[in-house]
Amino acid sequence: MIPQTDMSPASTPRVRFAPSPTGYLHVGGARTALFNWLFARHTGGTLILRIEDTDFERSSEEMVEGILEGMRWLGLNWDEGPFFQSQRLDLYRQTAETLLASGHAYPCFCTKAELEQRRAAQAVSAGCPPMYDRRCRTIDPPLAAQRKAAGEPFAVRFAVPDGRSTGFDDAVFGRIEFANAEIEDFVLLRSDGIPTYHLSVVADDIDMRLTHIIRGADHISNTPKQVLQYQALGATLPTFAHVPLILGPDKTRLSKRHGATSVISYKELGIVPEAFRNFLALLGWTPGPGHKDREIFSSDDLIQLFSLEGISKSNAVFDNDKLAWFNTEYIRAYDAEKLPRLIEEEWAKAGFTPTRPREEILAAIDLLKPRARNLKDFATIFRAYFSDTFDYDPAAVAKFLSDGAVRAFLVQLSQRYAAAREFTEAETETILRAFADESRIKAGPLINGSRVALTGQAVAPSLFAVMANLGKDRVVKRLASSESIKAESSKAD
RNA sequence: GGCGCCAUGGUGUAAUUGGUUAACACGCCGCCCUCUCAAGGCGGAGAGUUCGGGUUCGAUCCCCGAUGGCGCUACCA
Repeated sequence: MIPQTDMSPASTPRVRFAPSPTGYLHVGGARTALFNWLFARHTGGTLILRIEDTDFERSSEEMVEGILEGMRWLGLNWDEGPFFQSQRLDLYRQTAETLLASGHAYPCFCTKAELEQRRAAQAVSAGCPPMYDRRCRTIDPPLAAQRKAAGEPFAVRFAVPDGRSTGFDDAVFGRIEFANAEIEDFVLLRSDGIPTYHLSVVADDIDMRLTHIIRGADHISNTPKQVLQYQALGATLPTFAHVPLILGPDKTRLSKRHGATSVISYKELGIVPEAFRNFLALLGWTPGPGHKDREIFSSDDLIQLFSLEGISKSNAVFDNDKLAWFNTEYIRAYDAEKLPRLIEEEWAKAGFTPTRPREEILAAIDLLKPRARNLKDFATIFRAYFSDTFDYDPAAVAKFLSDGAVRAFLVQLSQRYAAAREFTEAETETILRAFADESRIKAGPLINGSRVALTGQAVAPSLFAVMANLGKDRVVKRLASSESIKAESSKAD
């Protein structure tokens, strides 16, 4: 079952991302996927997507779809697959047969209940590791055959060789070794004929001719079990590269407790995929010399610079603030081509279509993007720039429009603007300041009040730039209706 | 408990693979600009490299130990 007919040059790396669909694509998995993708693209190798769904209890189709969605959002395309382990059961059974036939594995008739009982007893008696006692390993083959024939259910266990130790050279951690005495005779095939992870990974990794296994460091302890199988099967060992884990702010393993851990939830938060990718790439990896002081890397940069050597050994803490920073950097760097496309999705989700001419919309986006923290801002706090139906932030109204006199002045001001010939940034400012002088009031309150009346927000770009963008008609109309703005009401116009 | 791995400011990482005033970014603090700030500009604090021993003329870097954190310890993956 080990295909030796590899037509492709041995030098072409083949890697895989092998999530198990027992949950959504979480950030740790996403980074593993990213590293595999970067490695494949950097080396011109092949990325395979394999769904490890041999745990029928916990796997589901929605989770598979969720994982694919996350991959697509991050722009991580794969070359082969997705393959489903649930559809490759024959391969695993045959591999188990091979191991059985060569004496590297044996049938185990112990029931799950018995094992649990013994484990509990062991735990009580001493602090020794609860390992399988190998009692079925010594059953005479004829007797075993007889029991099998009698229909007694059995699992297949790997016979871990005595003596020595088993190790491997990890591309990240270096040489790692385990004493064989510490490795238990693990189950390859459950009594229902379904393989365990230990068997299916190895059978597939060999069958798919993988050259590099890039995965989370939580698999380090499993690796010797896999190395043993490669040896028993006479297969050549791939290069293992274990990637340190991502921890939450409290330095415990990232989990739901830490809030958003699903990749898709970041999309929903208005994070742009490139920012997320950039952020993830720098979590546990650094580009080589000459790029130490750089933070922003395009996908092409990352692909070009990526190497296994740059992966660090220690766990990294997920820092939301830094992700937020990457996001603002990307948003403000996007050109008038890309950003609007992303924003349109947000508008669609928010359920409205901007009515203004395209050039004005682009100009507004340009004006706003230095202040945007995420894509959603364009559909929420920036809504007044794209729609005549928008909310007034109650706090902003309370702060700058609570004074009735100011409102009255704004209405008067609207008349000045109605008479304006030009509507440039400079001209709108001249008009306002002249009006303030004549009215013997300070420009500040007028400016702040206008801002709220025009945008519904206390925070915005320079007021006159906003006016120039909004245009005369809108400015006049919104200022004129200043009197009717109510803090608690939400709609204008 | 056993086994394995890791350890540089709050966070992510650097430091010609033993010689640096230990660097950069995020965050934080302050100041400036100003019509607002979640914008921009400028500056600052913050680690003597977890701790203790070695080796060395000299250790962030090499060795040993301790401590701490994380992972694994299933007929889960």
